[in-house]
Amino acid sequence: MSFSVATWNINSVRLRIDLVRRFLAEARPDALCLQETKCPDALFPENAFREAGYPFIAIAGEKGYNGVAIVSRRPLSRIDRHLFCDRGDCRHIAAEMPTRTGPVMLHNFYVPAGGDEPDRERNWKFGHKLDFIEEMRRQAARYTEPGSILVGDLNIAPLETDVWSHKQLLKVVSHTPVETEGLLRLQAEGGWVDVMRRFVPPEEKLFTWWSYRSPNWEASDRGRRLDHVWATPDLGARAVSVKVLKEARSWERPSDHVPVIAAFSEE
DNA sequence: ATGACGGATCTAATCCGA
Repeated sequence: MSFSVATWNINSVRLRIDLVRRFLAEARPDALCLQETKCPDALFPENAFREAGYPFIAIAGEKGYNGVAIVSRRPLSRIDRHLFCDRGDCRHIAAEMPTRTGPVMLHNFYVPAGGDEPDRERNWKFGHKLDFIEEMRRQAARYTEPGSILVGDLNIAPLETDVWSHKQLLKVVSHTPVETEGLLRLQAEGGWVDVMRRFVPPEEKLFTWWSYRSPNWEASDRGRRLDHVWATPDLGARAVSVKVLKEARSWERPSDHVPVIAAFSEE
């Protein structure tokens, strides 16, 4: 017996609700964490999720931008939102889900993209991103109680093999040293297990995002690993599989991110 | 060589993503 958790930056949950339906029908994760829903709570397509067998829903959405959601086949409790950088944008939601080995706390994050220029003096968005990561690190105690899973679009590709060209991306937002070092520090200090890298060794390239701007994205394969699944050590030791659903990037009118599904033993 | 695209919005031109 195992339970599974998926994460997917959907880039508009309403526009792509049919893709979400397809994914849920095929992958059947116990919980799906969505980012960039771009949907106010009152307009969230709850019926579609209920019909798909995901009646337990936690949402934090706003009009046009950002937005996170957790939909689940299992009851959700202790639903909680944390605000970052004294802003009201919707970039975090948490909920507890039961498993046979005890409750699991899911934290779903959408870290700011950070804009174009990797310089906080000239680009406030980059400063916002660094401050967000720093606030996650400072508040680690809120996320790292045993039985926790942290997923989401962290918008940073920390390892050299998390991008198509380490050298060419060192000055590109998402892979600059100040970002990758910040994220790895947060990961190390929190004692997090990088669950994806337990199954795909760090020597191998691994991506979850391919730009819309590349017409031949599959052939050129200039991707990045921006989406992550982390677990506290107790759950990290229970991880049994990870799948990056690359084929979803070829679906009709796709998101530029693909789903990641992680399964954990609950024996 | 990142941006050649794509989404949302005060439906038209602009902001945003990464």
